[in-house]
Amino acid sequence: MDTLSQTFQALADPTRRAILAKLATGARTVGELAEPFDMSLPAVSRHLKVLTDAGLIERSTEAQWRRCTLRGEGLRAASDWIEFYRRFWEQQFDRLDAFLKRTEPEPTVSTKSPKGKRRARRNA
Amino acid sequence: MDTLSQTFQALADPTRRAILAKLATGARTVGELAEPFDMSLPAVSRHLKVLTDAGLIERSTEAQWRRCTLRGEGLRAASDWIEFYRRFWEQQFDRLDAFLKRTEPEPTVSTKSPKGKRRARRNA
DNA sequence: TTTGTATTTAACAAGATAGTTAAATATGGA
DNA sequence: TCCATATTTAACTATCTTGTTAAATACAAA
Repeated sequence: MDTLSQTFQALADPTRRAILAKLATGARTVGELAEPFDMSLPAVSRHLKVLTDAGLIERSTEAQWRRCTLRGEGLRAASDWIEFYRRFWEQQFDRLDAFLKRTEPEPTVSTKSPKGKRRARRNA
Repeated sequence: MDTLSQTFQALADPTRRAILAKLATGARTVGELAEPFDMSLPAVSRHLKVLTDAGLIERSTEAQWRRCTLRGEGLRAASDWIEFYRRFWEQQFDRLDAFLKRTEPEPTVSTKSPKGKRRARRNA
């Protein structure tokens, strides 16, 4: 699977996002991460594997514990991808905005138009 | 499924991302969108359903065609989520940066340290 | 109303996902 | 060495995903 798909796939699960949220406050062991969930340890362990494979967390061994750390860099590609579209839709709003300003320069509502469909009006 | 999971899930497929990419250049009919893919029309139709359910595209009917439009607003929540972590990891870099500046104030490489592990050094 | 084009729905199969419990592995300490 | 703790792997199951083909639906035009 390509990297981007893998990242988005990893993020498409609330348990995994909760794990990342927890890790944003500092490194944690598997047991600590599993504690709040109503789910077996092996299940959490596999979620951690998914996150590791996606490059979103790193794990280091300390005695019998595996310490998990958030690896923000793993979000880079996904962030870039989504930002491209964010720009796109903001641009759309700008265009719409400009269009509405051109089309309806006066904020006064015209009631004269005979028959035709109602003109778009801004909500915000 | 929660909204965020649904959005990320929708983005976790290269075909669907390609469809969004195409739509970023303008509205398209189902047939137009399906054309470049080596995949049956029903398959594409279902991808479009996933994107629609996730609020990432809108569809309007024009004669026998269904026109699809990108709906950037649907990415808002996902974008916000990911941006939070982007800030987090950039902050981490800042901290690392500050740490390295404190630890190694002189850019001169010290070759005197006896034995100890090599000190971290910046790459960028 | 018949026909052709555009698209969706139904029914199905293969493979992925996410959970379970039980067993295996790794490490520290008595 | 033997035991307790931490975590992963194995084996299994239920459900979801994604693709296929065939049939159904929607609309325009002849």
